[in-house]
Amino acid sequence: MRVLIAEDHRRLARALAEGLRREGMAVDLAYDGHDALAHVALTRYDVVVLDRDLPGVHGDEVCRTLVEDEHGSRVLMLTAASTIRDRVEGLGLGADDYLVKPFDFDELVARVRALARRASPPLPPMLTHGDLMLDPGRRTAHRAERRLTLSPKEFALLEYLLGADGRVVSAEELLARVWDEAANPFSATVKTTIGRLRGKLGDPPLIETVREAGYRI
Amino acid sequence: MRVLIAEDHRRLARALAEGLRREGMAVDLAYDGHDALAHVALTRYDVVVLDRDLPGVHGDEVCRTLVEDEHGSRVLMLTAASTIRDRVEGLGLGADDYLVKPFDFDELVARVRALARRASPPLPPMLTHGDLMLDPGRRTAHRAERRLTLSPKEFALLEYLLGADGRVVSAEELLARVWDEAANPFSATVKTTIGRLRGKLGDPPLIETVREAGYRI
DNA sequence: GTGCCCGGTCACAGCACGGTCACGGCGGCT
DNA sequence: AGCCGCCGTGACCGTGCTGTGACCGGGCAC
Repeated sequence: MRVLIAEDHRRLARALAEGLRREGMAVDLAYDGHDALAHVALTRYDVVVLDRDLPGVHGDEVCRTLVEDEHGSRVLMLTAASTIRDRVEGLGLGADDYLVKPFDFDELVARVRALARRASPPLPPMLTHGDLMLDPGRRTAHRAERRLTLSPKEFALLEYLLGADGRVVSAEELLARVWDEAANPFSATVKTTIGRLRGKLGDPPLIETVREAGYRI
Repeated sequence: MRVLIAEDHRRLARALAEGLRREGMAVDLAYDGHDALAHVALTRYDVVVLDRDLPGVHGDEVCRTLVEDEHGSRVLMLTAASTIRDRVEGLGLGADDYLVKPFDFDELVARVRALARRASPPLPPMLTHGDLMLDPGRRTAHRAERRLTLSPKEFALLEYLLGADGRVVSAEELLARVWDEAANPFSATVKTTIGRLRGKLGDPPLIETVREAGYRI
């Protein structure tokens, strides 16, 4: 179970991390809003424990990003204030639970566990190759931090190639699996799509062609 | 990637089909058990999304048929009930995954993709001889950690020689198996290709020639 | 020694394979 | 309706593989 703690009070953050780790969770730390966003862009967390008063980017903003980008993480908001209004606002932003400082550590653990249980079932793992990263669940692809906008066919093709993990994949196999049996085997469909994909992937080239045999990543 | 959706609620079925098609998959529909069986008898699907409560022939029955007849399809069961017992029963029938209604559409897509990926063909084994290593799946060849770039014919020839495993292979046999029947038996094709291959393999020599008989590795 | 035969080497030319491009249809979105 | 983006299609082009024949060299038999 992966947890991110976004909290600028380092002593508190480290104490929480330590405690959650002893509970068997994998914990990452972020000390400000930018850091938090950077973390969630790279890793999928089951639960994000999010201090609302976060320097850099405000906790509300981080929360909105998490919800809008459909990261699938559950958010547990921490706040110093305790008014009903805060509570309502927090939940309105899409947070899944709310905890007011000071809180009891055991309660935090219990709530994180509860959220994790509710967390969406594990999405298929990321596919990566070098500086290329592809998230089949969210249908996003990045090359060296740069976001790629791929069409559905391009994405499916790249996903299949990545899944083949270096094996050479013939044009027939691609036609059968990325397209379907009805596809015209004599047309230039595959090579055109490969060409377009290569263009979007940029340099250095990732997809190599093996003459007479097919393509390989 | 071919997917069959067997689901009697037509609106839901069509919505799913539409969504999966936008993900680049080829989708067929079946609205009852008989229909589902007729489809799988005609076409090989990578994944079958199967409602358990199917009119005509029950989903369990369809699932059993799929598994017993070894269609090679992965089955994703849909069900209205949510007890652990249902889950166990479904998986016990040979379903590969299980989803409880109501479900999140993205999750369905993610799971269908995950299942389809598990259906990729297995890798053929490596061929090695001394410090020479050849990977038919990746179409790569190495000599003592040094990567060789072989042309298709050279690769096929080396692959055949390696597969013969020390046996002496005549030029006629090579012509018949690496080339085809139409190849001209009086031309210098084989010896030229052998020569080029030897050049790329480097020292010490690996391919020896047996006078009047052929070549051996 | 000499001639013959088998296999290696080389340069060359044809061509098949893969890359690129422009076009057009289709479907979605505003 | 009109625009836009995705995607299949066919034409064209460059490149490097590959078949081919000529030539060479060495070993063996006589």
